[in-house]
Amino acid sequence: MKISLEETAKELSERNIRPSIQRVRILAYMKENLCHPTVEKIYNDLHPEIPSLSKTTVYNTLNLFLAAGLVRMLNIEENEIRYDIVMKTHGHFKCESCGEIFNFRINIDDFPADDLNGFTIKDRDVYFKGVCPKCRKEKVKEAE
Amino acid sequence: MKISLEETAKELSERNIRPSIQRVRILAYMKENLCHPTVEKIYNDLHPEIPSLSKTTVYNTLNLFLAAGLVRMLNIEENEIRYDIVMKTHGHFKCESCGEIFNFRINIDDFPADDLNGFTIKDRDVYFKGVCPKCRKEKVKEAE
DNA sequence: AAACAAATTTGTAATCATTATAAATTAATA
DNA sequence: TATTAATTTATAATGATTACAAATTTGTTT
Ligand SMILES: [Mn+2]
Ligand SMILES: [Mn+2]
Ligand SMILES: [Zn+2]
Ligand SMILES: [Zn+2]
Repeated sequence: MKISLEETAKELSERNIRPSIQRVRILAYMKENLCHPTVEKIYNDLHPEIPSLSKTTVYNTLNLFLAAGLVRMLNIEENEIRYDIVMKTHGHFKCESCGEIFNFRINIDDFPADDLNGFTIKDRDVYFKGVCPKCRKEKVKEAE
Repeated sequence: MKISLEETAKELSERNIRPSIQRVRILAYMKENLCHPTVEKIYNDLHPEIPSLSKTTVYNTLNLFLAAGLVRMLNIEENEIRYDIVMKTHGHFKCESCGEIFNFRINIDDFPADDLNGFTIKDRDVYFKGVCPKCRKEKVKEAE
């Protein structure tokens, strides 16, 4: 899906974030790529379009978006952070075989967590790990 | 709580893991310290007792325990891994103010995740973040 | 027990994601 | 236009984790 850069710039302005070329393009990129990209992937994909782009800018911008509540951080990988622009609460499943990260609907807000009476809950993350259907089928084939 | 080293050694033997001094002490440490310690903390706490201990050994041993299903990995911090010897499914709450990580009971296995039909789920992690009751009270005081 | 082989531990170096820093560039203001 | 503030950029530093090979310990065979 192609996202309007003007719309995206306006969205940033409304949040009092100055809409620089880099910020607008990174935000638009996040809206077009819902695959939970890493900083590395964002940088590699945008670098051809914005030759001057620095990886530091991608880091800075993501941290800025994070503080502004525009993106959420996924700590599902051991070594690197992924980002998600879908802010509505949902779960993430990581396939240990192909590495893909799937979204799934889950009513985590309704969860009874009686042990947390008196706690202020700001973020809820649900991470599942295992094998996706496609990889499972391939494994069955291999076993034959 | 003081954990028997003989019992711990036997437990390792039963899993075909040779019970070296380092492994036994690290496993006993995990049973005595349910605070989700990092490699750094485990090393710092055990180093006085085992002067020859290397941090590499702590890393190797935790990875060994992980593969053997003796401990679980917590990815609740952005930069470093924590370990938990309590294998029964439960949630983790991290206080953004004091950094403490609390356990809470949650029936995650019963969760309806219809989007995951056909997926093989091996691990379920639930991470909540916010402010613990103690820190919340302190903040109220500060505001006065 | 001595000799040999395998497993484990250890110290050091390498890797790699992220952050710190300061100069360079761009945008806003006077 | 001159001045100032914000942003971007390149480079260096940080820090957790892993790779590696030598040293040590443990187990097995003569
Ligand atoms: Mn998502
Ligand atoms: Mn726990
Ligand atoms: Zn897969
Ligand atoms: Zn707290």
